[in-house]
Amino acid sequence: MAIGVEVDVDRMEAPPDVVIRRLPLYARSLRYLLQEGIESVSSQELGDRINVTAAQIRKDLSYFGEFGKQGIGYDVRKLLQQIEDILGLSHEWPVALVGIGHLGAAIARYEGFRQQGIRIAGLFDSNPEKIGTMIDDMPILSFDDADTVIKEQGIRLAIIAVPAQRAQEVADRLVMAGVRAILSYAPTVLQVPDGVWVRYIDPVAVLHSMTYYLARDVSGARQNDPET
Amino acid sequence: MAIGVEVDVDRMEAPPDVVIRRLPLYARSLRYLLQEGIESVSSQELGDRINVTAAQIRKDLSYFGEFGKQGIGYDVRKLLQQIEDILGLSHEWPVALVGIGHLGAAIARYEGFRQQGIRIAGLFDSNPEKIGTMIDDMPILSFDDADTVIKEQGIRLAIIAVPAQRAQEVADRLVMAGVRAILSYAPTVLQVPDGVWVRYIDPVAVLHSMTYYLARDVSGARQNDPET
DNA sequence: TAGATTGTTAATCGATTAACAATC
DNA sequence: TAGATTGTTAATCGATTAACAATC
Repeated sequence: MAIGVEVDVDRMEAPPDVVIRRLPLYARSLRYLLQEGIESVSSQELGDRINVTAAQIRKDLSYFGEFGKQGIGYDVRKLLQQIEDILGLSHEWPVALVGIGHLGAAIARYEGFRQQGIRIAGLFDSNPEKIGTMIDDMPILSFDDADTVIKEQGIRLAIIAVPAQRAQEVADRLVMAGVRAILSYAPTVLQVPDGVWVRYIDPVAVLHSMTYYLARDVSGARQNDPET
Repeated sequence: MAIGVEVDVDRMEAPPDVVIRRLPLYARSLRYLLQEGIESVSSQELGDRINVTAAQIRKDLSYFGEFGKQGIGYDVRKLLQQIEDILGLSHEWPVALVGIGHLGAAIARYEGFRQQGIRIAGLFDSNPEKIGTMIDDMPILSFDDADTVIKEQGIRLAIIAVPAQRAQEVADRLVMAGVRAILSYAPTVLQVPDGVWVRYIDPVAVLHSMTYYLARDVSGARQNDPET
């Protein structure tokens, strides 16, 4: 160890994924606070709203910097801005949506995406009867054209709402085209190469995990965890 | 400590919630195996399919008993049956669905519920123009009647697909009527009394947690965790 | 029998919480 | 100033993994 030379790299530890998954919840709660005209909030107050401890919020934020003022708390507007920056929400993300059945159509029409930095940039299906028809003002395109559209628009995010048995094949083609993150509504675990993120929306599994407790009438701690 | 008296209660530890949330994934994978005609599986093979380690599967199952045979693995049919029993899926669960917009209607039509022990027992909305109309063969009822229907049918599970600003009020009334577990699609954290389970389906939050990595081009470990 | 795989224990790893000096 | 609340450290808690004796 070289004397007098402080090489304490102080390697900035990467935030755990569980922290990254909480940030959007913080951001959303801050948006609601702002709508209510509340401009300042303590970690305690924020935590009470989303059932998270104050310590956890402070610890989570500490991975990214110092955002509050002792004795005061956080400036809601500023903290929201900073979390959105961290999450990459300072610009819009174009998303490919594959599978325009009942669910896919509902997703396409959902207002909540556009407002939050997610822009549905293309609807794709393989059913010839659907191709060419419109959902609101967006045409349903052939999934065969997805590759081209994804490349042209530099799309890196996709939502899959196809039946389970088609999901893997769809994922493979999306990844080939350049997609690097997939939100899948299909009830099957996808196999993807390193460097591709996959997350799942799985209402049946969630319901089944609650029937476990209902069947036993168990009351417990993790009953209202915003992360689940 | 009384000598010679072994009061080692060996208190059966309650399985952690994270384990309960994995059981439905195991069950589903076993169903697929069965469809493929595979009758026997090792923890390793099962784990490979759903990106979970073999050790974790064995450890998880050990909370509930011994289901395998050394040197052989698990009987797919038997293990599935046992996990379904554990999850309370040996009978159907009637579910109240509140909020029949685009999303609610898609949920109502989803075939995957019925097949998996979830029976949509009532559709509720507050919009007079919708009340009385049909989704497939089910009438949309007034949310004012939810209390009666829930009590009459002994419904303890509900799905909320209403706008965020109405979700808390809907949850309050459902809980009053007897609901003890809620799956909420509304982008807001619900406050419920002890003894009530709440879980969330939150595609915007999930997408936002992935844009974090896309914005950085980070490749990492937790990229394809079936639990997320 | 030899090979495979379980169930379980102990070790490791990681996340949450508690506590408090710093400071607004 | 006194009171409040942050950011951070250390302690605690909990979950995952590795390893292996038991045994099919």
